[in-house]
Amino acid sequence: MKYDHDEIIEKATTLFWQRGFQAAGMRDIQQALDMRPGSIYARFQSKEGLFKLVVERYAENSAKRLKQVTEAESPLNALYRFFETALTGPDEQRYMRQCLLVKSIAELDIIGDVARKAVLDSMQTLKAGFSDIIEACIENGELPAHTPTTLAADWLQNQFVGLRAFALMQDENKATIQMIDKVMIDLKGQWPQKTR
Amino acid sequence: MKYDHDEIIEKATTLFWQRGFQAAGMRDIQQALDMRPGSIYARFQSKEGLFKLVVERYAENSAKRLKQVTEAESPLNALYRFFETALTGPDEQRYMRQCLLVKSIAELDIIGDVARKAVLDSMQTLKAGFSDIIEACIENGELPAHTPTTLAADWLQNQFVGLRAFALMQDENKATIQMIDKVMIDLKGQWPQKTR
DNA sequence: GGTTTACTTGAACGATCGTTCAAGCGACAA
DNA sequence: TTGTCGCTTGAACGATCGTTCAAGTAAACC
Repeated sequence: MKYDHDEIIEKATTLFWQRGFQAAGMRDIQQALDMRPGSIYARFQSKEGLFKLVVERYAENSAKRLKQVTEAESPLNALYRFFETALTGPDEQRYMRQCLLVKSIAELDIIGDVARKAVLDSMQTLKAGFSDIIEACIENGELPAHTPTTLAADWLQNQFVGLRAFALMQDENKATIQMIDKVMIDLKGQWPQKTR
Repeated sequence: MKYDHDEIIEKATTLFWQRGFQAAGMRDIQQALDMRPGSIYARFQSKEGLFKLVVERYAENSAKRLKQVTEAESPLNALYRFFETALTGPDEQRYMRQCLLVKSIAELDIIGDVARKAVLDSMQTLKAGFSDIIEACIENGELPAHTPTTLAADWLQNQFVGLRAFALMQDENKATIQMIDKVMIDLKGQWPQKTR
């Protein structure tokens, strides 16, 4: 084993994150990983197989970070900081503002059945993470008890998705910060009735 | 001129909307337009040139629809219906739930300089449209006068972007409708201070 | 020591990509 | 009638795509 497994996944993650599944060619991958095609295929079977592992690892890490938010002293403040760090990184890491999963959703038709399932499952995982955060905030008295948990979780994930596309287009962080502030206000605000 | 110009753009729009710029191959385009490569290149110079026209036409139409919202008797209600129709179309038109422009943002690095400019300019146009709607709502007394117009316009566009990605993943419209309801609530809600 | 197994190499494959080009078409101007 | 121009055709180009494969290496197991 010449190449470390974790390192490979990490480098592949960076590439897919920057370029997307389709645009990241096998020759880009070969260069980024410093591996020859045979090695890659012997380990991962296909480009899609590698991508699947990348997505799963990415989702794991994201879930871990969301879990840290729920376990913070103030989950609500931790949530704010989570948004902030995810959306306002330095310019050379601009690609990170876009969520790898969200980016992949735009390519769902192309990436193949196996990877598609991995992406959609990961989205579910993240949604569960957001749901846990809401509950933690309620338990901590930072959100009203009557907050509709699953609805708010959907909404929160939705805000996250929108903001990542928004932040990608912004040149300065001020506008993004204001959007995050608005999210925190609305999170404590009213919610629509379940039946209409 | 064997082929009608508007018809070509229309068919090309459908294809790019469904598949994206990258995934829509020239041979797909040739089939969708029932044209041979030479004809396409004689008219549009390149795949990117065709895409640019598609984006501009799409932005025009979108701007028109936003203008209709501002001119409605109740801009706020019209805004609601705009969201609703854009996000909850029938399943065979599911691809339309995703905004062509938003979809293209994910491909910004790939689509070339000319088309990139067209996409970004179009986003600005749409933002201006949302801004006009906010102002119309204020004038009509449907939103408080102190609503920060440009901030709210950014926010509204942002909600639209997030919702289009959200609606794309939903199997039934109920969840989407609830999200739109939440948008309408938050639109009338508090806004963050401009300076912090 | 011999065999197996997982990994690595790099040339090469067939398919597909966006694009070009010689040739021809019909409409309009001189 | 001749020339020009925009549009059309379809074969073909070179580049790039994801993938395969014969051959080789090194550690692990019997």
